[in-house]
Amino acid sequence: MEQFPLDAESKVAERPHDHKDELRLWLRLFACKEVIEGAVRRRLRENFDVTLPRFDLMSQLYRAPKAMPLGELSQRMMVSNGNVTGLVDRLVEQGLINRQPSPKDRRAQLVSLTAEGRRFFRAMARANADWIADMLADLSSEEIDTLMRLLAKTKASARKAIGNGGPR
Amino acid sequence: MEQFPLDAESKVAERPHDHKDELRLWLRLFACKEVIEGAVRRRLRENFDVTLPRFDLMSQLYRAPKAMPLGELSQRMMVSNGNVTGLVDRLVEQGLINRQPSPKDRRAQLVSLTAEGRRFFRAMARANADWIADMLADLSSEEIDTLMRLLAKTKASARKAIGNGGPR
DNA sequence: CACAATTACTTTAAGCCTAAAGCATTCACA
DNA sequence: TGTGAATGCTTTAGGCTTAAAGTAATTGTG
Repeated sequence: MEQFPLDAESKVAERPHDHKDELRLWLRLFACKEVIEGAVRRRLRENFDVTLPRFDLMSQLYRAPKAMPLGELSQRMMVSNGNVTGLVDRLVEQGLINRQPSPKDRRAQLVSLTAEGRRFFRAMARANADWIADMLADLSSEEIDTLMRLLAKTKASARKAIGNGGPR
Repeated sequence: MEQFPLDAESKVAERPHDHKDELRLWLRLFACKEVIEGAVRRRLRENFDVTLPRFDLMSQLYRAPKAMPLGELSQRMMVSNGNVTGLVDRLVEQGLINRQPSPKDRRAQLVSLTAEGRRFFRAMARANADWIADMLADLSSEEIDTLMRLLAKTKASARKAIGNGGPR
């Protein structure tokens, strides 16, 4: 109960560097993400023989109106350029995406989904949405809203502390 | 505006498998974790020249009353045995942990922090708690409580859907 | 135009991670 | 007691990831 200043004072005095609650929140957030992500990875592998990074890459291409240079892909996925090079290599080899030289810039490569890649991605995305909805089924829509809001605030707080303005 | 049944009906009719809110929540949870984890990894590397998995392993040993067999370590860290073998190799090489044959079982290896490992871990843990508290500073304690509760519920819901009873 | 800086991408070295196979050792039990 | 199953760990093959260095093409500027 908030109305006793002495409580708050003694709390601070007793535990000047107590960050337990924040630490516990971080650990719980992490654990929560581990459970869901682990299930998603396993199911993508078992049902589609695909990894999460490849799914993520295909997802970026699926949502894009045009073929995309590798640099833009690595920015959107928030991973390094070298990482994308390897992922693209493997997806091309699987026949799920195309790699073509850019007509404008001889340094650049444009990538896009093949017809099979689009079909395949649609099936995976549908299944993925079902899995997630299933895993979050016990949350009411109010709880989902509250979580959305508080997680947005959490992310903003962290970004501010890190000195990272935003996604840009 | 919620009061027009026709809207809701047509919405459902048009998009019978709409899981957008759940999907958005999952993506936000993931993004939130990425921001915090990225900062933690970078700072561990810059300030202590240590990776998150090594920090995590040392953390398990620090909290344990006794030297621990590798199998228990891999269970607690929720990673594979082979993974722990490599991490232990590297930490032994750094002089941060000890590896000794188990007196009871000639198959088993017991690991524990060295004196230097304990000192080093304490310094890292203090810094880590400060970083986390700093990143979550804009959340009130009520918001932290709410998040703790809703994330617990989220994890429980996911576990139930996966068919994973709990941490045990 | 020349050429320095920048940009787009690839390569390399090192670490993390898993599943699956392999090697001892220990256990259970006939 | 002998032996097949289980256990504890390591090894292997393959994929993801990064930072840093390298290559080729483009751009900006004098």
